[in-house]
Amino acid sequence: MPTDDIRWIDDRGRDNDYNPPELNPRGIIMEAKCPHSATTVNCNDCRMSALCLPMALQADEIDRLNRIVERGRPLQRNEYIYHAGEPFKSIYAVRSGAVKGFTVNDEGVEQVTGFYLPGEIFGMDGIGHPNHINSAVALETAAICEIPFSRLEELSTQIPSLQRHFFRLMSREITNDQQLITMLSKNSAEERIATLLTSISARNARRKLSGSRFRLPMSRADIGNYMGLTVETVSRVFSRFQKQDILSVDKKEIEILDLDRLRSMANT
Amino acid sequence: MPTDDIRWIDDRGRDNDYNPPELNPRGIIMEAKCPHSATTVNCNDCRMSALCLPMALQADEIDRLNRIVERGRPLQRNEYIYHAGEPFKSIYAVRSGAVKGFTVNDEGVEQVTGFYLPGEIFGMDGIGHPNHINSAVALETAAICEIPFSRLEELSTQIPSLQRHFFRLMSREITNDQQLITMLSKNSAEERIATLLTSISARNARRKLSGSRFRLPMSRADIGNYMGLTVETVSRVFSRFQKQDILSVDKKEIEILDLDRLRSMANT
DNA sequence: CGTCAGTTTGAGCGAGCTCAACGTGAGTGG
DNA sequence: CCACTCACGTTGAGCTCGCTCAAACTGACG
Repeated sequence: MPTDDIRWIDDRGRDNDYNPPELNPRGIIMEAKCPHSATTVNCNDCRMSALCLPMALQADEIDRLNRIVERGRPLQRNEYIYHAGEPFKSIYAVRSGAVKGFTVNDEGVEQVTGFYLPGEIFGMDGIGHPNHINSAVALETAAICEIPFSRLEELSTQIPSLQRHFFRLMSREITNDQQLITMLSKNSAEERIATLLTSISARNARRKLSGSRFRLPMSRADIGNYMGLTVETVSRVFSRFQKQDILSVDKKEIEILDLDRLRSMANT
Repeated sequence: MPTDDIRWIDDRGRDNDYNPPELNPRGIIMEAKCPHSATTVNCNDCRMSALCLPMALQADEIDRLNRIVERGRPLQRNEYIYHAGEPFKSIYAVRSGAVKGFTVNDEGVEQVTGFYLPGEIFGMDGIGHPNHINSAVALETAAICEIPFSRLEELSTQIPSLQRHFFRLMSREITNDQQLITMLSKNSAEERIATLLTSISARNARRKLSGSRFRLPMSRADIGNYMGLTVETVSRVFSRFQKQDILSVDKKEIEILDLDRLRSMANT
């Protein structure tokens, strides 16, 4: 089993020409290149097409997919994409920003089930059920593509490679979850954090962003929740990694100084 | 979210007429009713048809499914159904006995990913990959139906309800795994064991077997591995439950004396 | 300037782990 | 038939990692 095909590493990617959004001196995202723009984008010219559903498709098929995709306005931090209990209608793709998936149990305790970065698909939890099981919120300003599931299902029966790709996505979700299960039952706090960081690093690299310097879109609390740790433990592990010159941490800005060491801790 | 739709409780079930195998005085399973018999069974008269893939199908469709199902000889304890790394060709259904699914990581450490009882489908981990990610072994003498995936995929494009049912199965696998993840990151040893026992109880009840008296097909080590606990902790929890008159334990024979209490511990 | 959410750091505790010894029953070979 | 082995399970003693509780810090925002 390839060890780097773990939960958060989706090797759907091929090369693409994604570049970080350009900022003007005041840090405001410029209109023309805004990665959250809703109206100008379709699947054909989307920067994520090589990572997303279109990667399985031919030009004319992408066009058919494109016609069923709905693109809403950009979402702000903490806006919901869907709530648990809502009727399940669609699955979603992240075009920009970051999304957190989570469940809330009867006692109101939250469990983070995944973080989704650009080019990744989420919302598949609802497929087997009338309503969504999970909820999903934007962790930061985000552009999301909505793909009505019934129409995708229909299209799948017509485009076998889409059906196959979709089976593959769901299966990958299963094996990913199982690898998280392994981690939660066997790995130490340091191993868990190391695994999360190498994962995010690899996913960024796949989007042609830096794999060694990036901004974590989620809070320490979310990380801890996801990895089965308390906030305090997450914070302590970050501090320890910094003392050991593995990381340089400044709030959410992370620089990986020793990726090899991080990888070898993550490897289990 | 319905709290009893958890990992191991597959509510695929409708009523069926399953009864325990009849034993002659020496405990040898009688030929005519042997639940492991390979040759005499097809999907139409299989006792598990109401729990298994056929539940989504009409009579003529079951017939078409039946024609692609392969039934081998019964497997003995510890025999593999498939090994990790083998080419992925089929998914499987348990007709009788019990199966353990697990991964082995680079260091040779095993992680149990699931237990499968009669009427349940396994092997879906391989779908997105050329080779199997997990391995699967029989925990006791077991009869297994093999369903070649490429033919099932083909049949799915022709029978929409089968495609939908199959999506549903995979999605359920995802939400089930996510509930296990929640348990592993938040629940105590007692809560975990309570959850496992109520699950097996419910699954037995669905097969019209006793939900209060049953034999665990797996070892303490397997339970511990699956639940992220050591053997010693599992054993101690069983002892504690027995002292509290929640269970009566005799090796693998379990009698649940206070299902309500067990359920309330499992509820999280 | 105060407030508030998020983060960091310290001190102490406890659930579950490790290590070790012993018990039990099924299988095997003499 | 017994003696032996071996896998599996139980129980005890002590330790440790991560949790809990508490306090203080930081930066964003009104």
